[in-house]
Amino acid sequence: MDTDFDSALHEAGLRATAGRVAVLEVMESMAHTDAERVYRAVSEVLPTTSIQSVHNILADLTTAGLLRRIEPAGSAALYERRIGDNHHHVVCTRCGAVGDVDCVVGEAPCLTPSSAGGFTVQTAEVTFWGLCPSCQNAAQ
Amino acid sequence: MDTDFDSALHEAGLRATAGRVAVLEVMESMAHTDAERVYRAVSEVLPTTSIQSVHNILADLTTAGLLRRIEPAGSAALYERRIGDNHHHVVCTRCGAVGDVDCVVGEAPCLTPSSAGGFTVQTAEVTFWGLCPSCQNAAQ
DNA sequence: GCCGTTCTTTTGAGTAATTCAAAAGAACGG
DNA sequence: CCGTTCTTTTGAATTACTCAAAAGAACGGC
Repeated sequence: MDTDFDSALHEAGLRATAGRVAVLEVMESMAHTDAERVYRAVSEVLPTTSIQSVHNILADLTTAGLLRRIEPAGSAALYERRIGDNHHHVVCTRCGAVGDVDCVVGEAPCLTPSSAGGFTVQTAEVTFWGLCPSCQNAAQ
Repeated sequence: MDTDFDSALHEAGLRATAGRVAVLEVMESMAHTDAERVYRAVSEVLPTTSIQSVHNILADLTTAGLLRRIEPAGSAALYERRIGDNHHHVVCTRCGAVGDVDCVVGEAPCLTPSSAGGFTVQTAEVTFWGLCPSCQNAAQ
């Protein structure tokens, strides 16, 4: 079953190593995870790995386009497997939980700045801030 | 001339200390600066200060609503004096330069997620990524 | 104007997340 | 199967920031 990941890695120009396959595997079942949690999950199947290797692998997979990296204010960097669509995120201001937002109403035109001071804009990133369901309950 | 800042601080429930006034002063002439640059500017007028104090002051002024803090991915936290409007930012992917974006075309409706997975959304933050004028030149 | 309470800053240490670098080890094309 | 090249390991370093205790400054009341 590693073959899927092997070929994905090869197509991205990367060698199919045990560490990379293991990271891709655990990312299948985790959304918006930081390096530490990936490291703990990978350690169970590949005990010789280190947190530095995981950082290295996550960086390689991100630049190869196999993962996406987000950095919400106040959190460590988070990685997600869902790529290719430019979806957005909701972050809980209380606990830091992250959810996906498929799209914003109005879509593309919204993401055009009215004036960007001479910058050429390539992408737009939207982060919504609010309370996740369980923090809504905790706050009554 | 400190009186403006003094009363602003008092109205925010903070004491008007030399450090806080100096930070507000230098922030007038700097947009999107990190703690280190604020520290260097404040040091010239208040040599006894420390980077920790500057961090502390910036945090106090931010929670008091006198400054706004942004954390673009890949940069240290940046502070800006422009508050009260919810404007957005353009960040240069090459050099990290930051510009203000007054508003996005389409405005309010754009900033409503189509579905937020049970999160209650309070604010939306938009970050545009692209190249600043001088990096456009550097890349020809 | 002085005083005491309370808020701030200073000083120094500590932390988290990440990066860097050199040497050992694994992939893969030939 | 072998050698080159890419990866991981190991260990140290860095950046940006937070924490905490003691010294110092603001400001309201007298």
